[in-house]
Amino acid sequence: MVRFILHVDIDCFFAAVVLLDHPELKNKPLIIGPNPKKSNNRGVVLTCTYEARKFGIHSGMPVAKASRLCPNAVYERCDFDKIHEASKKFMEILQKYSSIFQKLGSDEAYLDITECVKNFQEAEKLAYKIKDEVKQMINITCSIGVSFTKMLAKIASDFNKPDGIKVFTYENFKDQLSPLPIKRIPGIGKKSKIYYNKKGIITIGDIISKSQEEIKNLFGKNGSWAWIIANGLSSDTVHDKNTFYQQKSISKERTFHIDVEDYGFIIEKLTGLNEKIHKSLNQRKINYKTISIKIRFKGYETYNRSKSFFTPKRNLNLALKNALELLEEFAYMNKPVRLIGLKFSNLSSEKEQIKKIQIQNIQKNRRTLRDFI
DNA sequence: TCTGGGGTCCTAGGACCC
DNA sequence: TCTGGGGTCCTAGGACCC
Repeated sequence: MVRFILHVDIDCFFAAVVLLDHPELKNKPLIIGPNPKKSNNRGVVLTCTYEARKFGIHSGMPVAKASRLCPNAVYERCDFDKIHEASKKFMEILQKYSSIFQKLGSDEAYLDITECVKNFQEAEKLAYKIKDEVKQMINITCSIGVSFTKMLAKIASDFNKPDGIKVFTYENFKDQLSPLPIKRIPGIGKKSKIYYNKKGIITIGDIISKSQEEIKNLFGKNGSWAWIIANGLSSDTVHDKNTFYQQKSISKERTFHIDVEDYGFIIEKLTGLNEKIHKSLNQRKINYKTISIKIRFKGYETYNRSKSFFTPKRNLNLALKNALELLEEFAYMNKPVRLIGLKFSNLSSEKEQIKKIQIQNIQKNRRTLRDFI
């Protein structure tokens, strides 16, 4: 079946929101993240403008490195309330164009517009209309990919960034994709890229030119997935906004400004993280079965420790007691600590739990009945 | 060079059960 | 005495995404 899917992605979202309040910074290399002079050289770039990208700066880069690449860059923190507000407006605009809408993070979304257009010309026209409305309503530019699978639409939106539109049709997509490096396939990152390159796969064209069997033998499940995307065969649908989504984990972690050796301080931080997470868990009536701590020492040496309960729990003091027990293993190492984190997983909402117990009871009754017969 | 914070998914070994 | 095969759960680590 022919499908028309859009992937809409705001250009340098956090930086764009900061520029709304600071128009004087337009056309300057702007970095959203901690100022290395004030943060003891710690922290990373959240995002940056295209002027900063010209210097080789990108999100995730340590600010210490960014400041060497571009000593004159401007650093700004972002206001998360304003980010949230802009994101909400953006999503509202998109949803006017199709009810089959899937949000991805705060600044991008998929739209299935199969019901609204007849061909790719019309789909492209609609993409321009959306882009114009976003610009008009929130004064922010976005890039849009138009294609017939979600993954192709996503690759396309990256093609003419910033403020661009790209259409991959059934006829042109292989020619368009072939010269692109394989890292452009979502899911192929730094490590996979090196592995693929070692085996002679450099471009998406190198994947397309081989059979699925060949790629699968070389790269396993991940390779098979990449092959399906590159050949335009992925069939994943745009999730309806009503689709039930169950979050898998909730976590919080903090990197200290300086490495810490005082375990009293670390316990205090862990207690704080636990309280914050439980506040949110209580509001949403979510229980957990697994609790994990994460500890990172000076030198980036990182460990996770976890334990699971038999039944779902939500108990502040019990969680803290278990977290501290998990921490004990590390307490006597006398190594400076860089980060402490706390995570709850194996989540279940109370409603679901009741349903689960009901199903179990039905099954138990059936079994009893069967044994009886 | 120095590496945030919030997530998801995958792999792999071991325990345990049938 | 030596030890199958499948399934599920737990734990730890790692890649990747925004």
